Amino acid sequence: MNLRSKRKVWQEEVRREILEAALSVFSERGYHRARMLEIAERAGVAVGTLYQYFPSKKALYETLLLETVSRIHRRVMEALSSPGPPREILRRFLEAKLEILRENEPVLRLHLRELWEARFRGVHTEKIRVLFEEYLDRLAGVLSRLASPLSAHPRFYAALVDGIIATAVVEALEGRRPFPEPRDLWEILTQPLIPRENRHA
Amino acid sequence: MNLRSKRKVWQEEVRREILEAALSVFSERGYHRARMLEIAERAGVAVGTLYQYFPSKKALYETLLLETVSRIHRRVMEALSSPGPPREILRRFLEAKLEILRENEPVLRLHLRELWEARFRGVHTEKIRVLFEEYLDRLAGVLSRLASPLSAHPRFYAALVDGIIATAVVEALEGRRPFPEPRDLWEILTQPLIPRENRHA
Amino acid sequence: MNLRSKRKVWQEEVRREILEAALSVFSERGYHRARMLEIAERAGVAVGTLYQYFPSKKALYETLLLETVSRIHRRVMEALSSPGPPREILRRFLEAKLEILRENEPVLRLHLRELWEARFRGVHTEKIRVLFEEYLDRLAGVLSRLASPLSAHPRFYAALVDGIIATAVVEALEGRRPFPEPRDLWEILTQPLIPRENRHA
Amino acid sequence: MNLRSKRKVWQEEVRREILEAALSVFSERGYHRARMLEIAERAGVAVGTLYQYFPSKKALYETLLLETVSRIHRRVMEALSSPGPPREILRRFLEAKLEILRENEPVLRLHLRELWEARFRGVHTEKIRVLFEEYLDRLAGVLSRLASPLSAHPRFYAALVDGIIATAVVEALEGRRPFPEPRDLWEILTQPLIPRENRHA
DNA sequence: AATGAATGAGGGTTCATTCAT
DNA sequence: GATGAATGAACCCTCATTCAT
Repeated sequence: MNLRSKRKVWQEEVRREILEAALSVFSERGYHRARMLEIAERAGVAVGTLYQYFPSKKALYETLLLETVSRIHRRVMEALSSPGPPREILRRFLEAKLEILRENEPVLRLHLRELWEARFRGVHTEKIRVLFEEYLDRLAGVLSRLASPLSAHPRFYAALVDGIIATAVVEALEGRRPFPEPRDLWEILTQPLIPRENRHA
Repeated sequence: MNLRSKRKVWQEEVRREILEAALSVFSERGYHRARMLEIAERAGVAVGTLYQYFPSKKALYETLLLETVSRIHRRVMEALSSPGPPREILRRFLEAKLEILRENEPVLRLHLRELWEARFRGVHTEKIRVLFEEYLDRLAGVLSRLASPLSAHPRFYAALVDGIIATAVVEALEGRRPFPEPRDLWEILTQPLIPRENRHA
Repeated sequence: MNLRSKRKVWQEEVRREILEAALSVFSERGYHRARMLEIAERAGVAVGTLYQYFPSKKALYETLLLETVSRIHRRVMEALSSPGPPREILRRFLEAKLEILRENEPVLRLHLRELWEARFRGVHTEKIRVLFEEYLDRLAGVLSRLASPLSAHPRFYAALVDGIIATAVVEALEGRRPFPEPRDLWEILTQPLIPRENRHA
Repeated sequence: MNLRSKRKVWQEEVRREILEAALSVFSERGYHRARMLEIAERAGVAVGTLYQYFPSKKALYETLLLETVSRIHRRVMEALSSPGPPREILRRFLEAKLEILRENEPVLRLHLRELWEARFRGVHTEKIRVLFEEYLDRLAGVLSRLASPLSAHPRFYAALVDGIIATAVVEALEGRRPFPEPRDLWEILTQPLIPRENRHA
């Protein structure tokens, strides 16, 4: 391997290191409380190096967010695009989403925190909103292929399904409950949250 | 009314003014992007005056949050504590929660934004967490008095119910849907999000 | 005098102090080598205070330049606009220009340094260029009322006259010569720099 | 040609390339706004290479300035040292100076910009000042061999003559006038800028 | 000798907080 | 008590210089 190639490989490694450090700092502190110096220290580089790889704090943040979200997005979209009856697809989607969220906590924290912020039209989140919309639309598509009554507002139901998943995961994040299993969430999603009146009770 | 009383009334008015201004600024910009100067301007006072009423930005924020959340909390807890069968209580709870959230948007934005943040153990939110837990516990209590199968994890189900409400409201905030009606949410909560298989299909 | 008036007076004083400090620092070091901290120290205020009065280093610089140049400009334009035969006007102009340049050295240094830079289309100098052009045009107007042969290119001659004055003053700045007297410059301007051939020599 | 010689030739070429790039960048941006990276890019080398040839930005700048100025200096001194009557020498001097300044604009811009700065005892310019003084002294020598009244302060008149040339050239640089011809400047230098009174007017 | 990624001191700017009036 | 100008710590970013390859 020649010098140029080595350098490229090395650079890719440093970039990775920086993004990881940024992930840990941003997910712990949030955007405004995160300091570039701390990211640099955790990445084991000097501040200046950060700026060799990313033109600004904002750009670093956006890149990180986009890469992280995209990774999750790809997995989830894949599951949602798989062939089969809608119920099967939904099961696979649940599995994929929970698996990738469980994989590591910083990503999860950032993901949840920022997707929520994204809904308030934050400044950093244009592209992320697009991905999020795309995901909800796809999910809505699958839901609409189910039997009624979801067909009425599939996009809305998609948002609610996502909300349920997010809530369940957050509960786990706080240590109050174990990380949700796909089968448990499936149960929750296929039963009323509030049971119907027992008619002849 | 004597001088001392008048003064007190006046002070209360200024305090109110400041909190309102703070609400509008914080809900628009979030904690870090909010500037004390802007709050002062919107309140029609000088910056120094803010510090006569609140010892710091953080304290102002916490007070605001706590007052806002408490107000919502009181209404919701009232509904949850009312007598009657659990289904009735839940209906009243839904109505109360939606009504107060609809009342004004800044409170809503702040509420959603910050309650979510609160789950990530933000620095400003110890007392709010306590209220939130209290609310979820109370809600769980009502849910547990329903027929099974909720009785298994009522606290968890309470969180999920709250998550559904929050999600629905956020969808409305973004202008994608009308503000949710209690009856619609009731429908959603009492039916499976994903309909069960048609048995003999 | 009430509080508000006192404050205004005080502010004007601080502003003056800052501009003076800025003048001394900028004239000693030039724009890029000048540090805001040093300006603040010389003005006897904190860095933050500079930003209460001027939004940025650049703005401070431009204001300083513009105020300084305007002051000189006003005096010189006044002399150039006075009534009388052109030769009288030119004498008065010479006196005014030399007097104001002699008044204090920092202004002079800044003036010369920056007017020269202005000719290279510096970034800070749009308004100054306008003043400079206005001045040269006025001077050209006076020159054109003289007997030929200046009438050919009065604007060019105006530039040359200004160049002569600037050169003479700079020589003095360097301590090589005393500050030029109006009468000496008048001599220089009304005689050839290189004497004509003695015809019958 | 052996290896060592070839290397030397190559190095000389690189050095030349760097100085040319530096000339273009410095003359466009001025010392402080010029970046080493841009010089390297224009020279077609890496930043590190600059430091193989010049120990610092300052040194590169000084070398560039000195080489550029020296080149002009040599030509002008040659003309000033040529034999003949002073008027002839001055004509040749004018021709030489204008020709070399016209040759390329970057040199000209740098020359004017920096020689002016040099007068303010800039940090980069000790050696250049020496050359400048030498040139003015030589010019003064020629002027002093003319008939009176220049003999009184020939060094001062030399500075004024140089100032006139500089002013005329700058006017051309700005595109307001064509580049001055030697004969035109000669006219200007041998006539009063402000014509004497018509005696019997 | 050439490379170019890494370095980190330095400087501009912000804004919560203070305090003299 | 109210004011708002002053403060200065904190933080982002630049870029000349270094040095391992």
